[in-house]
Amino acid sequence: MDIENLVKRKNLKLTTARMEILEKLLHASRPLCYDELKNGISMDKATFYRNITKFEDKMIVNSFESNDKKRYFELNQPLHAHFICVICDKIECIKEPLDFNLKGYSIENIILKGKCKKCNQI
Amino acid sequence: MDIENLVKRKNLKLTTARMEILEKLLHASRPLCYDELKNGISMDKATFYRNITKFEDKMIVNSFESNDKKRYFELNQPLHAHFICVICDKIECIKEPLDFNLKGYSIENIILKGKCKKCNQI
DNA sequence: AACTTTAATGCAACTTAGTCGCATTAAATA
DNA sequence: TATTTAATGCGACTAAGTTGCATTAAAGTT
Ligand SMILES: [Mn+2]
Ligand SMILES: [Mn+2]
Ligand SMILES: [Zn+2]
Ligand SMILES: [Zn+2]
Repeated sequence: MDIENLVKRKNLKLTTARMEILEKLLHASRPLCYDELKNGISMDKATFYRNITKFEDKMIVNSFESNDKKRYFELNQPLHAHFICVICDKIECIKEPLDFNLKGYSIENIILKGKCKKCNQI
Repeated sequence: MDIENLVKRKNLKLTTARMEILEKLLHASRPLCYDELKNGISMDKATFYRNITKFEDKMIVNSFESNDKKRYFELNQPLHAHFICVICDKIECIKEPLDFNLKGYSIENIILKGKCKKCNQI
């Protein structure tokens, strides 16, 4: 995936701040929050949130809130659920397709909370 | 359901603050946040949150976070999903049983976000 | 390459849901 | 009624996220 085109196609200026955020998200295997993303990137907190909000508006990124009251971000992908463990707070992307047949609704985000495989068998 | 017994069975003191919170939740048809619950009840914010946390520990109440970054509370009930509309912010309890077979996980909370029936057809 | 326009940035101040310490009060038990 | 212990109110605090504003940098134009 080409970050440069991703940004320009949406009529956003290509800044180093934006490159840094998207580069990190591209190489992540799970959603990340500001605290995790800020390490090694240089921009101000306000800049980060303004950019991430713009990414969400332009459908480049999506997010959800976790147990710790922080927002977690990932590059937009086909809809899949996120599992948040109430014991160890780990966040997992769930690959298995879960189909809810809720007629009339359109679903954009699925969050499941509970005990993950590891914590469940303790 | 008898609130008095609900509280005493969990070895909690029966205070008017606790009665008021639980009475309101008992008569609600959807989860409520502090702002909604505080109307007509007299206790301090700190007291409210300390009580609601205790109720959660004792499995009398469960909660989740909505779009507006507030926690929403309801009396503990058989597991069911909550749908949060990203357009109108309405929160609905989903009656339809959604069964997905995520082996190994135990699921305690299901949150779906998207467009509700009404907002979806606009 | 310099010039212009416009959007992006940094900084500091702010907002707000929720938390905490501590002195006071009320519930349970004897 | 007296004693114990948990619950309450109050004010100060925390921390994620937001906003206003002056400055800077990206993209387009000459
Ligand atoms: Mn994911
Ligand atoms: Mn419900
Ligand atoms: Zn876990
Ligand atoms: Zn709606």
